[in-house]
Amino acid sequence: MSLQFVLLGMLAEPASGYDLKQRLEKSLRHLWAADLAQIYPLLSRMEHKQLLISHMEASDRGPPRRLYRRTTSGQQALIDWLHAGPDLGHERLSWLAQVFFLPSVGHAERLDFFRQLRSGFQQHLHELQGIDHAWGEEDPNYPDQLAEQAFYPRLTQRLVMMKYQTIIDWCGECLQRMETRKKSTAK
Amino acid sequence: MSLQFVLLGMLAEPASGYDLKQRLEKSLRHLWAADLAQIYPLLSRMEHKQLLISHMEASDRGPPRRLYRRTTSGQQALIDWLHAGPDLGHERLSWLAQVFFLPSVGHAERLDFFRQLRSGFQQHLHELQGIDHAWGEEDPNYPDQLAEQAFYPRLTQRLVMMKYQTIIDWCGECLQRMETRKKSTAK
DNA sequence: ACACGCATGTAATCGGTTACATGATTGA
DNA sequence: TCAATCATGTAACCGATTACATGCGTGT
Repeated sequence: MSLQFVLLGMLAEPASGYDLKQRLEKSLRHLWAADLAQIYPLLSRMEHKQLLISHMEASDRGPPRRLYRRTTSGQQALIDWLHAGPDLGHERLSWLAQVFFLPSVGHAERLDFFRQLRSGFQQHLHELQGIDHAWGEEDPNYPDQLAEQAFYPRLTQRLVMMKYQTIIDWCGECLQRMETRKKSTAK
Repeated sequence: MSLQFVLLGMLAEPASGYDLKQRLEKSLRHLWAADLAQIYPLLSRMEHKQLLISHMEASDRGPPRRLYRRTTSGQQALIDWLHAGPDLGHERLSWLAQVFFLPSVGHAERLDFFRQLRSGFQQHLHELQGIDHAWGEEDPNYPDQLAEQAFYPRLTQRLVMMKYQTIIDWCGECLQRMETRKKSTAK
């Protein structure tokens, strides 16, 4: 149900489904993924519920675009969602479930598993650090004197980076503990 | 698709759907949630695919139980899943998306939002710390000399705790930054 | 002529949630 | 007798993914 609110949130400016997809890719990629095949029907259902209204507009390059904007009731729905407080829920991380059952494979494969995991998250982290650094170069007010519309996205970005770092640290810790265990059984 | 592998992983010992649900609640609750209404049909589909076989057995208390056990091909499917390496994928955290759009509500509501978030995760963390502590009391080998079947679950538990702590720290940081900003605009 | 980016959609399927239906056994 | 726990399932629905279908406009 949350994609609905994400779209409402991004519709501060009128936009087409295609636009929204691109904004998702740019600013929320590590936060909320969505495919066009999910976005288009959802936008049309939201218009039905009168959270949005649309009109067609010619494009300067390409076929005509359907531009959506929020209605007042759409704006209200967004505010209600935020007023309702944090929407917690179960996380499901396949790779963490895999760790749970890792004793089913050999020792070398287990070490490999953690090394792959760590390098995957290191790559993600570097990418995000690059974006963050670029933001800092662009804007002398970065980060604490940013306008609010840029400040809160930056906070989310920061948490994602912190979580990746936590996972990387944990992988290192796991590898170390596993090696220590290996040595002590060898004795 | 991962619930399938979680069930395969938990079927080291034969078990009924009801058993599996209870094991999930006990050991993986913060890691993988699943409802009986999802488990029962999935088990039956897995038997169709010959990953499992079942037989009915009388229960000492209650109606008869359908006990499942892994087939060799089920065992192999589990191992293949682990050999394939970490199964990463997009996380979708509604509450983090909410932070992104927090400028749509007033300052007081934003502070409230972070306080609610922090106290929610503090509660989760305390719960997990309690479990961890109880494990330590029970077993003198805890944590590093544990048997493997207990050691890896413990590693997953530890990551979840570390992540909760990261979120709690971040909430504190956000609250501080927000207050600093508020002061500097008041000047 | 062809590839690429722009642009909108539908259909099939899968994974997960909520609600409903049924019934046995045990202990207060 | 009544509630709680044990135990298995179905049906309806929602959210997300994958694959498919269509067609405009621009630059090579």
